Amino acid sequence: MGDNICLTGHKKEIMAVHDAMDVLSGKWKISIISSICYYNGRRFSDILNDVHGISNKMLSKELKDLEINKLIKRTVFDTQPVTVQYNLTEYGCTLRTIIDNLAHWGMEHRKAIIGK
Amino acid sequence: MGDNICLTGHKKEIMAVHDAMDVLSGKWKISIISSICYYNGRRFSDILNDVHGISNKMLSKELKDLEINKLIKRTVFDTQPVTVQYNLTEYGCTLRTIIDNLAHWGMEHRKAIIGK
DNA sequence: CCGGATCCCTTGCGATACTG
DNA sequence: CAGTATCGCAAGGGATCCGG
Repeated sequence: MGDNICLTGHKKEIMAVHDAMDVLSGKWKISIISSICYYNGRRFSDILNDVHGISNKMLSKELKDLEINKLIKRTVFDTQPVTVQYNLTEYGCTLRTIIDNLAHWGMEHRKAIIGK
Repeated sequence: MGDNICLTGHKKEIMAVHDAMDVLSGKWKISIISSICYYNGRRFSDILNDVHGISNKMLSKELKDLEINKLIKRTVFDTQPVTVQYNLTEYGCTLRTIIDNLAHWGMEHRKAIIGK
């Protein structure tokens, strides 16, 4: 019974995680964000290279999603041929901590896998 | 070529993020982990309730994946009927920071959405 | 260089029903 | 309660070609 009061409290956090994942889930989104984030602005073809295995179609679609959610912004430079740059918005930058943690965890994880 | 040295540095982090997502991606995994994490041990049907929208089939499958990756452990209690509890392994607990960050970001994100 | 359009196969995943 | 089995659609996502 005391328990249930506690339960209610946790639901809130679980839902919050769920909300976050609503925007971030998808096979590629977080990798894409990390590419843009670490390079502090990045072009389409560069991201295509950074994110191993992604197709241009998927990249195009995921970038659009992220733009709609105001996490990144798209800037077109009128060169010949056109170049396009993607940057994190201020809002997108608030993900930095999460990205860093994931990168850190990913490195440790890799060690754990190899070491075993 | 000078470029590439710089690139290499960032590639490492991007790959690390990718490695992390290898284990964590999927529509439900992170939500499941957060449920188990916040309750410090959780049963099948409880997770089914916590994670809004998941089906028993998917939950079963995702739990199996997480177990294979040593992030959670499964304990069967020989009651009538059987009860099963899922807990984070020590290794799984290293995700705590990430979960907390996501929960925090999710709450802010919700505010941002509603506020707009 | 950036990305849209099309084709087509594969997978995710929900619904439902069933077992120990 | 804690799953497994089967069905079947819809979405995911790769390959390729094309236009600005």
